[in-house]
Amino acid sequence: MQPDQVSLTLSAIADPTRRAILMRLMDGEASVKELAAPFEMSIPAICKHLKVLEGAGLISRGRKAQLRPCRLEAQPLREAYSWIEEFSKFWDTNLNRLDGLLERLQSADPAAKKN
Amino acid sequence: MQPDQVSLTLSAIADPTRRAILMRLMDGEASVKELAAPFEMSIPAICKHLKVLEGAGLISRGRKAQLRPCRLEAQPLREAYSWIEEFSKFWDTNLNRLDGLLERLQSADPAAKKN
DNA sequence: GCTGTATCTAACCATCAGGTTAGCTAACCA
DNA sequence: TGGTTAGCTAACCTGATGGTTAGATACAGC
Repeated sequence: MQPDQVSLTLSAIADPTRRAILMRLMDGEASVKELAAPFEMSIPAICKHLKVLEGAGLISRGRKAQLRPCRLEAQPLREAYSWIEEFSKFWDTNLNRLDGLLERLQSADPAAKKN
Repeated sequence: MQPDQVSLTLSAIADPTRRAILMRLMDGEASVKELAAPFEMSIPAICKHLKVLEGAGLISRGRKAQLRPCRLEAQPLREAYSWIEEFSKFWDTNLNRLDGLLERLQSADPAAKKN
């Protein structure tokens, strides 16, 4: 089975090279060569990363002479973002710990009160 | 080189099985057997997923008789969340397109005005 | 101590991911 | 027309990932 969009997006941005590329594209579109410059990596390797990003819909490609500039398409990130957002109530506080404790105390039989 | 925390978190949640497990753990802690129940997958396979989640710090394990219950630890998600947040200015609007256009028009030499 | 239940580890297998080099194509320029 | 530059594909290699089955371990209860 082919992966859903959220999985596609998340595994695309799970790679630090690809995250760096996306960050770079926030400053505006760039050619493959420009994107490859900061990395000690062959151009074909970068091409593969770009293909993954394009497959996830995170970039789109143009065509300008012999350049094929990349442009950021942040839209798919939105869905991934809101998936993570579900958990935001769990990280600021340790309410989950507290809830769990309360739950255990409530469901505990009297013998458990020793602890 | 070992991957950074953000990469670790993102690749952990890039898998739909592991995302489902985390969702389940929002309702409270659960045993391995309970977590495995919804999936058509062997217990060892689930154990491996749990190990990945634990490695990313997304769950912690307890010990209660022969059970080893899992508990959600959402904290690492926070960092991943704020990484994505950087891009939020790009997805609601198409300002980035507009910016790119303006930029190109401004830096264009007079000959380019034909287009 | 024996039995059943929950969990983990080991070994194995297939597929995927991320990199390489070599070689091709397409566009610009002289 | 030929050279240079940008980018891509193909073939290959290695290590990680995601699954399996079989067997080990730990604990509860009789």
